[in-house]
Amino acid sequence: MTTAKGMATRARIVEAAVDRLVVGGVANFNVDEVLHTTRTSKGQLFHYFPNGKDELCAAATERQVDRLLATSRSERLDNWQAWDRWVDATVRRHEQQSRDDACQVAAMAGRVLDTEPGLRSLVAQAYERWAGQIAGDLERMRADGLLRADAPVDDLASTVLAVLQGGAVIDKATGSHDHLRRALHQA
Amino acid sequence: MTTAKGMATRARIVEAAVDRLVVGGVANFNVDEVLHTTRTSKGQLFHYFPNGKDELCAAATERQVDRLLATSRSERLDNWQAWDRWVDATVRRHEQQSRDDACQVAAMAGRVLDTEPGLRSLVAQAYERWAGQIAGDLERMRADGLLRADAPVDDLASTVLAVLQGGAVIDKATGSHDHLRRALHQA
DNA sequence: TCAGTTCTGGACTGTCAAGTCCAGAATCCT
DNA sequence: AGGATTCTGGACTTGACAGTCCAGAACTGA
Repeated sequence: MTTAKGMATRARIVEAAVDRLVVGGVANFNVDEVLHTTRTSKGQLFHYFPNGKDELCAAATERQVDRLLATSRSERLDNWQAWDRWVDATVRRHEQQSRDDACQVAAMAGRVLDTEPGLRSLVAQAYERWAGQIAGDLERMRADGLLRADAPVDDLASTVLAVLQGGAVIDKATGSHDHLRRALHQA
Repeated sequence: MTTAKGMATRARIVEAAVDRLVVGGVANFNVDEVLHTTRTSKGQLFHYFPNGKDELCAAATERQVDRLLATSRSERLDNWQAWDRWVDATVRRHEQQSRDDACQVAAMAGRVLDTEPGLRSLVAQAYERWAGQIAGDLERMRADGLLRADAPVDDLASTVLAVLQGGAVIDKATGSHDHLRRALHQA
């Protein structure tokens, strides 16, 4: 049984945890920092998350996955113009945030995957759903005759996703990689 | 001035460090463990690496990058049969090592990138060289007429690399993803 | 051989972060 | 109002791990 105030506090903590998690991953994630930025205390942390750090991380990951899927669902990539726009936007976003975690899913994935298997399945689920979305869009394009009738929609979706993730990783080490995504268009 | 014995000890430490680093990344990397598995002591670590952990990590990363580039250079992917074989081998390798770090570069990258910018540039260099190798192979294929004359070799190389990296990340969360690489072949 | 150098072991210190505990404030319910 | 419940703050304990220090063993070269 928790009051409205309690819920709010809990939410504040989770929110701050997501931020820290996206930036530094589980490894560089420290509870005190979250507590400090939210101006809460140890007591509260363990009040809302009896299992401490682990439980908080799980909650934060879940929250983040939900958030990401919600935003990615907002775009409909069912025609070439939309794709072009999306590619441009993505590349631009990557350029802006330059070194720092252009793709948040990739960021999460790379960092979370080393730890709890529980979190791992959350991330897996996110990928599957995302791939499903893309495949759905491509399916529609095929129905509209924008794609060859024998186009392997699922494979293409996987490829898009992989390029996106891989590109994010490589970007992080190198510089800009527009060509990565341009190469996709020939599929 | 170091003796042969000293060199050997140093090498042993670096070698063990690479193993730990590949498995757990800088974050989960702990010096005592390396010392224990190599049956060496604090004294030796700081004898050979006056700057401690950081210096050891740098040395280990460098070592690993060298190793990886050396092995990847051994394969010549300049015809479709070779590609097919390579894809099969890669997928099989991923399946075997299943959850555990199929692609070691990806593993390194994901984990090392969060830390020292010095290490980052090492990884970047590894990527660039690798991409260069692939592009070279493709170039040869184009010259042999196996690829269309107007094929954007560099873009393709980047794509292959990105798919490989992204696939590794996604694999780690999910299951097998053969189609990823198969989709590549249509380029 | 033996003085000088390099190598090795391990006890010790300092720091940082996770988790515990409990007293007191705020809030809820009747 | 007032007892029960929930929320909050922060001191304290514990543990892990990086890094220090130095004594003594092993090796080198003359």
